[in-house]
Amino acid sequence: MAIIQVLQKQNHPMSENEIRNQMGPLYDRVTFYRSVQTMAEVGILHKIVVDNTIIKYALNACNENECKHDSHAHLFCKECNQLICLGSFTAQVKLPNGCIEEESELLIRGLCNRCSLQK
Amino acid sequence: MAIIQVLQKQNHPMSENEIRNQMGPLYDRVTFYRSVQTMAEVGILHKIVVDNTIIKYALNACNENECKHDSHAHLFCKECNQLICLGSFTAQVKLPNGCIEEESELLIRGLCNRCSLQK
DNA sequence: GTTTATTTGCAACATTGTTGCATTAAAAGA
DNA sequence: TCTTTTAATGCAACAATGTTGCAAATAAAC
Repeated sequence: MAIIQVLQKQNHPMSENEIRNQMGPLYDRVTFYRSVQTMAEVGILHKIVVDNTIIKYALNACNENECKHDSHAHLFCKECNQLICLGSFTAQVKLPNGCIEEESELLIRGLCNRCSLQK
Repeated sequence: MAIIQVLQKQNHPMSENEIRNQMGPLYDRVTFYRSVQTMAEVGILHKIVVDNTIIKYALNACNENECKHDSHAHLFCKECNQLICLGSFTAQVKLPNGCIEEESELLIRGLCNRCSLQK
């Protein structure tokens, strides 16, 4: 519950640390991992792996772009480390013969509008 | 050197474990991390993060699809855990105003041709 | 061949993620 | 409402992943 409330309040994907800082003493690491796992299975939220050290969690259908799992794009700002959901996308790639596509995700690295102005 | 040789021999992206198994007693974990980091900086190889627990390393320009960093796609087979380089791709997404794209990567999850036949 | 710089490998540590188990809280049944 | 059953919580302990310091070994420069 507390995890969902934090994510709703901030309204953008957050890392474990960011969530912990918001939760204060309520936070327990084991409970956190177990909760996000079941919530991901049930479809309440999903995990976005930017990098093996940068992992963000986002509520499904969290914003105007309908942030849900299965084939949508994210922009990761290298400057402020924020992750922005870009909604669905279309991509053109040729898969080798016989290969089957199930889901896909697109990660764009760059700068968010705030950080690009500061340069 | 040994890392490069293993990657050349297998000719597909490999995880740290897979590389270690090929290297035998030559392998040292610290040396491994330091080597892949400098080789990634110099542009000899790059790292593909499928998942926070699944990380593969691939030589740049490793196969017929010219596997190099900066904007190319990979197919991850859920069955055999192999990662296949798909080369470059084009994607259509609308970035919010002012955002700047620097690199992008597309990860497709599904089945490789061998595994899809076995179903 | 000596000096200098770089690479290596070990120990120790930090972080991330998982498992077992006893306690607590919640849901169901009487 | 009180008891029984089930599920969720939090702690300890562990495993895996990644990093840092430092001394020994190797390579490069003089």
